[in-house]
Amino acid sequence: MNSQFKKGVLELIVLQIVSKKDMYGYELVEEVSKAVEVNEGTIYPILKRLTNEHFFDAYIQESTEGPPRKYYHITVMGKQQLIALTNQWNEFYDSVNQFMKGDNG
Amino acid sequence: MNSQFKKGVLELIVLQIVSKKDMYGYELVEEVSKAVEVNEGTIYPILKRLTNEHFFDAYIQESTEGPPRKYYHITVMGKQQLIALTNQWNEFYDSVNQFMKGDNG
DNA sequence: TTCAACTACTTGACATAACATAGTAGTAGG
DNA sequence: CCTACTACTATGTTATGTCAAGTAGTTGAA
Repeated sequence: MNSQFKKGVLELIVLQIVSKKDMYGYELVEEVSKAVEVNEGTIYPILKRLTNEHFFDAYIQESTEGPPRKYYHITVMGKQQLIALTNQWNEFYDSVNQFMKGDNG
Repeated sequence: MNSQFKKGVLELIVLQIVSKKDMYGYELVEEVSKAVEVNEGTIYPILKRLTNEHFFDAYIQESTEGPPRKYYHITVMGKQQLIALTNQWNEFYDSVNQFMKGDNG
């Protein structure tokens, strides 16, 4: 898997997943990894960034299976960001596809 | 346009375009820019990289409209790389799409 | 004849984001 | 008590795109 392709897209994926359901970091790592190889050192910084930018807010919840979990919840701003990023991603993909299909020139 | 999305993908686009027809840098900047905003400082380093990795070879040709042009031609290795990268890109897109459509979980 | 505009390539400082690795800590079970 | 699993944090490295500036050849008009 070309790790460059992931740049910016993991943020979109995380926004998308959390928009459906509050999630904690470790859970997200496993969820994303189902389709896109990714490690903790990548996901946690994304969560911190999205929280700093007020796209998520976070709350701690005790767990019976280990240390407390930090759950992330999408904000109104986060939902707007998800829509904006999704549109950008779709536009980008369409542009790339023009070249791949040879529609250009 | 989210500039992070472009990471790695511009290389694929450049490979694809040059695979159709020998091109010089300035021409590529204009060609790519039709669909994906990009500047010289991005394209020229990609051309240098792809040439160093033997995916392109380059030759100089005089121009009547300005300074000499450095044309790039795709090699056999370059064609293989184009196929490999294209497959990776398609797989990546499919994975991302699973999340976007909510197929996952 | 010189100056601007366009063509064409190069370079270097900077920003961003993913990766690798390691460290800290809580819980459970042998 | 030690290991495994869960869960989060921190740090240095690498790759690649952006911005800006510099060099240089050609053309055409003042």
